[in-house]
Amino acid sequence: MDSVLHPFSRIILSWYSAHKRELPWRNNKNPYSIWLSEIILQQTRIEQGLSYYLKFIEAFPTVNHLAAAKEDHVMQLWQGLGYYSRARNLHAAAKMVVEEYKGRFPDSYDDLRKLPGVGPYTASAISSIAFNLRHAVVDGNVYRLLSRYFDIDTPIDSSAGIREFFDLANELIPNFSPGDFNQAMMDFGSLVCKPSNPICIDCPLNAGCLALKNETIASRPIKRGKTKVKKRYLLYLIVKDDEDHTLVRKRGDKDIWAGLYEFPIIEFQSAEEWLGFESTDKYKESLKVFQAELNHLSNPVKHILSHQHLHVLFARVTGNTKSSVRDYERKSFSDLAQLGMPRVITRYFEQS
DNA sequence: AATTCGGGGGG
DNA sequence: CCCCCAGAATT
Repeated sequence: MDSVLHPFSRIILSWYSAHKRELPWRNNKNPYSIWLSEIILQQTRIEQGLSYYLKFIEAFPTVNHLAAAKEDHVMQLWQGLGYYSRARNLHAAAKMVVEEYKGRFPDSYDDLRKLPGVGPYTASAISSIAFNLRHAVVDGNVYRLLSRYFDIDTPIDSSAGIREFFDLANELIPNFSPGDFNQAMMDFGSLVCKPSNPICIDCPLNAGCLALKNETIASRPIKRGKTKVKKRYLLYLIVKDDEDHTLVRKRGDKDIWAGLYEFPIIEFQSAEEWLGFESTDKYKESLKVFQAELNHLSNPVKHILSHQHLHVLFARVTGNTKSSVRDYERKSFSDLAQLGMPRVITRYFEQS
């Protein structure tokens, strides 16, 4: 059916059979574990996601376990991994698989695509690896590998580029073992055709690599990019009462850290206002609300996100948590470990 | 078509 | 300091 296998595809598959990495989700073709690994690995290195995968498989061996879990439990296990909408979508998708597909994963690209958090990449990965369907994945590795081998200068973050690389990958993918081909592309991109210092000298594709021939390796792939970063100035009030309890609140959907818990927070509009917080009305008002007084102030902390640079102060205040404040939950400090909290907060406690 | 969503690692 | 990472959803 598919005419001749492109030399590129033949070499990639051959390389993979000799060099594929042993990874826990490659032990079987269970769509649940494939799906879980793919969600965790979105924009995430394998070394960073691996321990999370193992935690989740242990806590939730099947999609039924995951669907039955409390959202706070899912968020707590996801704590520290970032892009927290993945965790909420993961949970929602598990419920959908249980309720709409009776606990059996959908086995077509289109139905997989309907699951929250499953986009073109993830639907291709699951359908090819678990169900042997011919859908090519196009992730960062594939963009880099194809843009170099074929020396393509179309920006990968343009709609023309997305289309071009999608079409190319779907021409190259064989009818047999499409899942192996997809994983081969990614392993090869991460181990050989690396972003910096690719191993061209020993690369089995070097004879046909056009970017190597044209000396454009270092400038492939082309990206328009440019992310502008916003600075934000924050103060957390860590209230502590005479029974060692505190107040936390679950963050809403419209901002960073959706679904995570945090202490009462005050945001300032400038560095000056932030550093002089003690004379601001919003700070004084908050002290009144929590019937609190300042006990200890942390050093300023800088916390870097992709699109925001956060400047954070932690104020330990002694106050009253019993007269319940709207939207806040009263917790003992030892119970905070059960909640997912932003890394900047957990790190503060680790270091103090 | 652009922006926004984390956190860590490498050069 | 920059870029990148098994991308997706929203605006």
